[in-house]
Amino acid sequence: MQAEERHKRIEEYLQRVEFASLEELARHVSASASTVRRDLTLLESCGNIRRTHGGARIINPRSDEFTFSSRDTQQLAEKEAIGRACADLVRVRESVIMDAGTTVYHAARHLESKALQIVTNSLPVANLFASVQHIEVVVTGGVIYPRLGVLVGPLAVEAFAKMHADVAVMGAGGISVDGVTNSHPLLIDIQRAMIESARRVIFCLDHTKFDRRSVAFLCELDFIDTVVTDGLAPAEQVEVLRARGLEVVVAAFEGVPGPNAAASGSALPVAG
Amino acid sequence: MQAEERHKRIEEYLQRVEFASLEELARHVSASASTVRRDLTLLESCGNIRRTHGGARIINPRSDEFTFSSRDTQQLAEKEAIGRACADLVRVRESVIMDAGTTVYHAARHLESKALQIVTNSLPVANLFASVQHIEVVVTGGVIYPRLGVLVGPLAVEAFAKMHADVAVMGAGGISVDGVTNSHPLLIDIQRAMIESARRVIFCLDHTKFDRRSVAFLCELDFIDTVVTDGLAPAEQVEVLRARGLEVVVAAFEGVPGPNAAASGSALPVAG
DNA sequence: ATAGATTTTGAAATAATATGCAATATTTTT
DNA sequence: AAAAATATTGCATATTATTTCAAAATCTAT
Repeated sequence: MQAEERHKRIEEYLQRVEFASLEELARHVSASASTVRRDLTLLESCGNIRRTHGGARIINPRSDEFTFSSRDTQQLAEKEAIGRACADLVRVRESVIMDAGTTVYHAARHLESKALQIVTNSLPVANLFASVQHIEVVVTGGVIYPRLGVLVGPLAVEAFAKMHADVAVMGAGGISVDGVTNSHPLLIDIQRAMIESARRVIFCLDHTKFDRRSVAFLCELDFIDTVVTDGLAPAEQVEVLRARGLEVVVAAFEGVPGPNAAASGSALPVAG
Repeated sequence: MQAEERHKRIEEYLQRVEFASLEELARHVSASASTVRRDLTLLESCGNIRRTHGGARIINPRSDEFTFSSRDTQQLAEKEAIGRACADLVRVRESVIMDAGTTVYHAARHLESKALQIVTNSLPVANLFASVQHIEVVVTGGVIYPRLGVLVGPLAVEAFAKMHADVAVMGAGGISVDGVTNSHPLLIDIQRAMIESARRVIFCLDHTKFDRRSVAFLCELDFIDTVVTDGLAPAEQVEVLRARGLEVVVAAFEGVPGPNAAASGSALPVAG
């Protein structure tokens, strides 16, 4: 067997079992313990695997949380900043519709301290608030979409159709002059229902989402009141959105103050 | 077993039970007390765990989980046994309504390996199955009832009213000749809807629930097909239920084989 | 193709680490 | 304060890593 093939099989195996002893791995790839050890030191340096006494483990296991959390490392600082800025746009005692997705989740984390009524189809968001006394959480029904922990299907759409909320905090796969798009067509119906039901619509979009189009079209820019993004968002794109009448909040984070931190909406009270 | 795996299992276990004795932990990871002690000092330095006399406890009661888990130490062995026995009564490919509550939660844990369709208003149960590929989970809508992580209110009732399922796995606060009762009046409407929607109704009730009446009346015994309980259930109470035509499964656990393990339904295929 | 160079592999010897046991010290309970 | 339960420490043993080296495999240049 080739070295590369061995490496692949070792990683796959660990992906499945999370922990494995040297002996186990050696048998699995039919190589000697020495070879596997060498493979492991190599794989460890790639970062996906960690050597342990007597074997190895996967570094980032299929967690009991949602795949969700593993994606969460992407643009973490940015998402945190966006989350904080977005939370500032929500006032106490408002009713808030919260979309699924990691960026929105970060916004949710910053809302914990406020007394609010939350409506969501995201299990991570629901779990987050489940034990917070001063927040009432309404969970829409639906079928769990495994990787994301979102509730989808007619139950969810109907639930939002029946609701009315002050704000909707949304996420998406991309934004451009043509509008907002998302990668999961299943979610589109639900997100539309969310937008319809909210008086004010806020989109949380990190800088990687700008001028990008995902597979499924969600809505025109007109439906959006506010976009919250981070300091790395391309300035000209931000200006395009502002020219279209959207409020754009650029959240500063860790030394990246945002090209127009002072000029931006950060000083404005809230959308109006 | 590798050290790392042991550490993870110790943390997981503590996550579930909140506190565990040294002996308990040693048995659980099949290592000596010394080793577990060393593991605990190490885990303590990571901050997630605190050593105590005679064992260890979780430092951060996983606030994103539910209060739920703290109650879980009560009759843990019994509930585990009941859960296992109850899971045996559910066949592959059936649709299963799952109630909230710790005992039902344990039953859910034993269902993970089967291909099923689950309908539930319990967030812990939903989370449990969220990442399991071969199980489709339908979550009813509703408002989160904080301490328990249950979805309550009209959304939940309506969702169940619209459903039909093969089995309902239920929990309750007490059972007596007069019927089943529960401690949370809010849940009664929902539980009735669950029972109505299921072809077969199974109640999971540990021995402390026998001949007890909680504040809210749920239903007569006639609505129940099967009761799953543990070996410490009072024999005469079990007989009363059997005389009323209910199937009673007495689950054996750790040295308590149940007064009538052989005579009980454990040999029967399933309710009919 | 073949000889030589390079890399990879497996196996030994040696070093490091983890484990379990027992003796001693500490804390908790009565 | 004494007794019971639990912790800590030190040590022998067992397990696992690392290093080293020779054989096998792969590659390269003629």
